[in-house]
Amino acid sequence: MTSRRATLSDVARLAGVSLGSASRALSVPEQVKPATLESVQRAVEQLGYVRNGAAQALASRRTRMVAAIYPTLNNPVYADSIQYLQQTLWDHGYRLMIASHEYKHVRESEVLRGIVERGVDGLVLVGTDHGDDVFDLVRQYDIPYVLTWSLDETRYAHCVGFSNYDAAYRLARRVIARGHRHIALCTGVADGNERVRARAEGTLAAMQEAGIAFHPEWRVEVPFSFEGGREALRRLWDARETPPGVIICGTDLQAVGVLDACRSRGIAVPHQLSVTGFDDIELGQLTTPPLTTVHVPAIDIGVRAARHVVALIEGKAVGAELALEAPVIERESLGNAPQAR
Amino acid sequence: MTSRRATLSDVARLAGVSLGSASRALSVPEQVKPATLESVQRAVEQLGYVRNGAAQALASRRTRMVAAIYPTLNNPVYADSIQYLQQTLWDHGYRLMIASHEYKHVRESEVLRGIVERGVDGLVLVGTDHGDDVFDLVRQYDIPYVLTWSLDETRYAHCVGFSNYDAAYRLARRVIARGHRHIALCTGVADGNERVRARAEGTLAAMQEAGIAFHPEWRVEVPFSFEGGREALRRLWDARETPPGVIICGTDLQAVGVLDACRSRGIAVPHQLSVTGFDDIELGQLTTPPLTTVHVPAIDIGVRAARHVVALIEGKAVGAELALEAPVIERESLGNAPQAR
DNA sequence: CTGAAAGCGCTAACAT
DNA sequence: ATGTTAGCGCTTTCAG
Repeated sequence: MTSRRATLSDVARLAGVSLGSASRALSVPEQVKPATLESVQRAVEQLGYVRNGAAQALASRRTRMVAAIYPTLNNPVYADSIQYLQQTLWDHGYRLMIASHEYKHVRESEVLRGIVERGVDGLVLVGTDHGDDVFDLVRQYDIPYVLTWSLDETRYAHCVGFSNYDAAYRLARRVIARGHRHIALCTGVADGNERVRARAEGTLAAMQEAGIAFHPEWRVEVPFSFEGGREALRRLWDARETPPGVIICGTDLQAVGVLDACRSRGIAVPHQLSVTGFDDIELGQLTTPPLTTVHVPAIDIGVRAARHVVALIEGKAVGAELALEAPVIERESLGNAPQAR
Repeated sequence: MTSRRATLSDVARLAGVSLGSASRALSVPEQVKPATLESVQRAVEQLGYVRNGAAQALASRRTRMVAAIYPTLNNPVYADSIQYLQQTLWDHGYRLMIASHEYKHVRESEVLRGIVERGVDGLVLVGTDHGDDVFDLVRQYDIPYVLTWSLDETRYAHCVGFSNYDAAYRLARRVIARGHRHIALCTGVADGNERVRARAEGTLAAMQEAGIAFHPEWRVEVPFSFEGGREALRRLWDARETPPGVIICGTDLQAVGVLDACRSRGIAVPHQLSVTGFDDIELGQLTTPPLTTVHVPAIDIGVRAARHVVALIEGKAVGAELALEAPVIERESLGNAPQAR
């Protein structure tokens, strides 16, 4: 009963036109006579015709698909970005193929290989730090790509992002202005992740500028999750005779974990300990106390990256770099430094 | 310099075998002589050959892609599910094409049409309530699909989900057992969303069973977001002379919004007002107080739905329905009913 | 086990 | 503006 899926030539025959005209009626309707267009449309409707994407892709060498590889899909800051990336791509006639690499370097190139094999017209990646094999592959197959979340110092690539270094620097200045000198850092795996590195460097730069010494043991590397944040607090607070006055976290997820751990062990934030994050996920407004953080324009990155990659695919001129704002958002989790101990 | 992308016949020529053998060496290696296999592999490597997915799809009529349409991609409970759906599909050799409909009925069929056009081997949808055009299209094109999050009473379709009705009923019983009789409902748009309907019905059934009257004005319909929850509290609390003793929310996002609004206006939870959610997003454990909710097995749904749709695609036998558990998780946001007023 | 050859359904010259 | 036709790169009979 599932009669063979109708093809374009079925449509052409029914409409009484040639295959070529039928094809044109669907893809460049302004190039056919209204009468032709109409009869084709009628035939399409009558047959319930749906284009065969594989055939179209094979013949035209364009798949109308864009792939995006994110570290994870369920970090809220990425989820927001993906949501808008997808919508914007769709509005431009592109579908989104999505994948994640779980912060694993090798996984990213495997995943990319699978994607290239399937065929995509463009690619969106998070960050600028990728394996050589990643860049080799996209260059070999000449796939337009845009890097997001960071700006690329080398200016080789198209980027839609912001300066993580600068944002972290500005945040640290605000922290220091509150009198803090006992500053701890909660970061994550830095390998293959220039955002982590840039944020830490920006923080350290502000400290150095203020003449504040940094003790390496006041830097912990934990997963980018609530649990990671809890672990960070355990390691930074419990095991020290001089506790830090503030913990600067690389991501909001970690910062919220730190806040949660503070609550469960009765540490008063910000009186005993200040906490800052980075990302500005919505949840950071709902914690007790609300979280001081850096606003990462995740939604904007999604929208702009989509437009940018589409422009590249369609050969439109675009600047190589789109630098967005990432303002510091000061809320109650950052307070004045506890009195000198 | 970007020399033409190598094709299979380039590989075959270099390996000194026929096109057919080269193809077989890649897709059914056990059907070729080891020597043949090896020389093909060498040629592949030497040329940096990558399969052309469009050609493969056209010839084999399989795209090795699965599409999923979710209401939104950034609700944490969906984001978790997507993350695991994607990973599991990938492990089975399928890519994920993702889209969202923003709870808009018509959008879902548009989106599906675009997906079918691009070609996918299988489909994952959230919920059982979809437009006729949705079902028509997947049946016409004979695309295996699995419905998630709910169980389908009609048993027509393949489902991976749980009984929303039953879970809501069990939760409501727990609420009632705490002495609550002034019960308000915070729901969302029910059109095209059987989850919302089932949850509300399950709640009302428990109330009715306990002989508790329900006042229609104690049911508000707000967006599935923090802000929706805040709005619900405004409408249910401020405008009433007899405030409710508990607000049962259809989703955790709303419940967290309610909690936030309670905090900002000094309503003590659970002493003055109890609040419950539904989803068990991780953040529900971090609120003050932690949220009573229903655990929705989002991750499991992702994994199982992926396996299920792959099984359907590959013609393996599978039961039509996979019913998962959705236990009530009682935390401090649910307390005893305030003393009779 | 391998080679030859016929498409898969569409696009994009090219010619009219 | 429309018809004709040659592929796009691969899979899959079918012989051998």
